Amino acid sequence: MTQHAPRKQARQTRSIATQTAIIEAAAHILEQHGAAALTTNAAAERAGVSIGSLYQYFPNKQSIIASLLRREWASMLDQIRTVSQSDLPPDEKLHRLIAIAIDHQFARPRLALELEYVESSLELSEEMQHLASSIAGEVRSVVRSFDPDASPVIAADVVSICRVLTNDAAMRGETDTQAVTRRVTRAVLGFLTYRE
Amino acid sequence: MTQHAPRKQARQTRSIATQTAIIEAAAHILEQHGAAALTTNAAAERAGVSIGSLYQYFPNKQSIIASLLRREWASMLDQIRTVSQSDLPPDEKLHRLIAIAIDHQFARPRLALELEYVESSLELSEEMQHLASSIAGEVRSVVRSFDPDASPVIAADVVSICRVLTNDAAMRGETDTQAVTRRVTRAVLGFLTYRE
DNA sequence: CAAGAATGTGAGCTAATGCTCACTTTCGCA
DNA sequence: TGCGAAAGTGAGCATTAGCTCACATTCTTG
Repeated sequence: MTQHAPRKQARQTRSIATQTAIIEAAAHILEQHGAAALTTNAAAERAGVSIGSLYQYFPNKQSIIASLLRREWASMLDQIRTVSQSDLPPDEKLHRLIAIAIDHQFARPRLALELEYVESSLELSEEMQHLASSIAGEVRSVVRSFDPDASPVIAADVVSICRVLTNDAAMRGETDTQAVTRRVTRAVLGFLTYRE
Repeated sequence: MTQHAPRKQARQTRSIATQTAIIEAAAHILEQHGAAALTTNAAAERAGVSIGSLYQYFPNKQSIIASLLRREWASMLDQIRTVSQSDLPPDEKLHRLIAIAIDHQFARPRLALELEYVESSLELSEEMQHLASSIAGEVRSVVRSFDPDASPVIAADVVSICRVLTNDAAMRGETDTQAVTRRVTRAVLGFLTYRE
């Protein structure tokens, strides 16, 4: 039977490998050549697979990117939850959150950068929106534990501040994670503790 | 004579009007329909001009965007210089800089947003790089007048913080400029004055 | 007014890219 | 071992968008 929709489930290990190869190929292209170079044909070729196969696992290009994003977000949410649900003191929680963000960005800086760029041209599925708001919720709870008066907007601002500073550092080619951590911490704590 | 390169100079008022119309058309499309909708054909049509004419004034699509950016940056540099070269007290200078950034963003929020997005897929001409570094330089000088120990990176961070918070607010549809100004000020001053 | 310069036109070329589909190969199982 | 299902193939279609060029129109100047 000819399939017009992507196959629902990979049943043989072979097909799972193909799927993984395509996702990793997409990541590799983003990392090495940027968002403009990420075409479906390129991803298939890099994965060592035909375009036909690619479209058996992904209904369209967006869904490949979404898979990548889901992978990243899921891992972040996981780490953030661990911190958020711990009984560490609030300021230590904040520090850990910052560390998570920075580690994440510096693990594969270019990939993180391009992924963020590409994200804006993507309409998120319900599942992805749920993931995003879960992350936002956990961050909000950590920020609130630090400053009970903080509004949701403040928490969002903290995330944004964290993100740009880290992005900029990565883009500049900074490798001294310590220095970046110091600046981000200063920005976040400065923002949250500023009075008058 | 058929021109293969864009005409150097517009000599008749008619041609100047055409040029302006094209730039404003591009701005309008970015504002109303986003970066994806900004095609050269669309810009020409919206300007009430043929694509042929468009290509007599702009060698390629990038150059249209560059013109728009130059217009924005030049006006910003102008305002920033006025503040930077005044003899206001340092903290007042900082406040004015923040106000300039916010006013700029909120004058045409969507345009500013899309322009920033589109900017990343643009390699800047020498002239544009010069403009950018002039702006950076002025900001650095204001930040230094406020805190002589601030490194160039710190000044860049200030700009970035200012930018994201304002962007996010615009994207969220916030219209209360006062509230945004308050948060941005808090973030910037918090960052610059944070101790320990 | 003539003539050339300046300005304007738009059909259509080219290249890129997302994606389809008719078909082949490989796998697992009775 | 043979057969149906799963997995894989790739030429090529459809669309889109940047851009060209041979030509038409309008302006300006001596």
